[in-house]
Amino acid sequence: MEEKSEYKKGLWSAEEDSILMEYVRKHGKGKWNRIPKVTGLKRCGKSCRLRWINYLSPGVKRGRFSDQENDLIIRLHNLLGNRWSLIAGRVPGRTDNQVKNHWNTHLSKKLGIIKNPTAHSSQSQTPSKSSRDDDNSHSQAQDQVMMTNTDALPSPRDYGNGSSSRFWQCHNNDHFNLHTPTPVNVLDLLDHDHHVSLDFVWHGFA
DNA sequence: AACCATTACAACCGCACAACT
DNA sequence: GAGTTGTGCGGTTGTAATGGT
Repeated sequence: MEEKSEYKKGLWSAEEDSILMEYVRKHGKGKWNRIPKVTGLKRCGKSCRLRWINYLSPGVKRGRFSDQENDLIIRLHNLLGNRWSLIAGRVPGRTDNQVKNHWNTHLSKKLGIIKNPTAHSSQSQTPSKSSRDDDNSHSQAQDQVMMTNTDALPSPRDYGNGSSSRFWQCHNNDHFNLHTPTPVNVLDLLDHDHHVSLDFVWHGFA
C-alpha cells in the first residue's frame, strides 16, 4: 500500500508541527491518512495521529511527573496492569505514551520490577512479539506488589490481545466503569476494597 | 575538553478491532 | 459476508540530553 520511502521518519521539525497543527485547526482530528495528501506533509497518518496525541494536543501536560501522579500511576498499574491507555485516562494531561515511558524508565526501576529477567542488558530484550502472549505475566517482583484483589479480575489478555481493553472495559463496566464520562473513582475502590498500601513502595522514593 | 555510559523521551512497528463500503 | 480503511493499543527502538570519568 504505502510506498517504502514516501514518508519521512524520525523526529518532527517545528515546521512539520505547525503544518499538522494547522490541519487539525482547520479540519479537526481524525482522517489522519488524509493529512499527507491535503498538506503535503511527508508523514504517514499514523505518525501524524501519534504526534498530535502525544505532543501537540493542547491538553497534554509536559514536564516532570509529580509525586501524586507517580502514586496514582503505581496504584492504577497495580489494578490494571499494562493497560496504559486506561491508566493515562485517569492521569489528567498525560498520554498513554508518557505514562508508559515514565513507568518503564522511572517507576519500574524504583519498584525493582525487572522486565525480562533473562535478558539482563538494559536495551536488548528479545524483540519477539511473543511477549504479547505473556506480557501480563508479571515478574515476581511485581507480583509482590500485586497485593490486590485484581487476581480475581479477568486478565485483559484472556480475551485476546491488542485492543482487548475495549472488551475488557465492557466486561468490567459493572465493576469499575472505567471509561464512562462520570467514572467511579478508581482510587476509592483501591483504598476501600483493595487495601493497597503503597507505604512499602514509597519508602526510598524522592 | 573529550569520550563513554546512562537516562529520558519521542517515535515507529505490528497487531487487533470497529466502522464503512 | 468479504474486503478495506481508520483508529487505538502496547511493545520496542532510536536518539538527544545529561552525567561521570
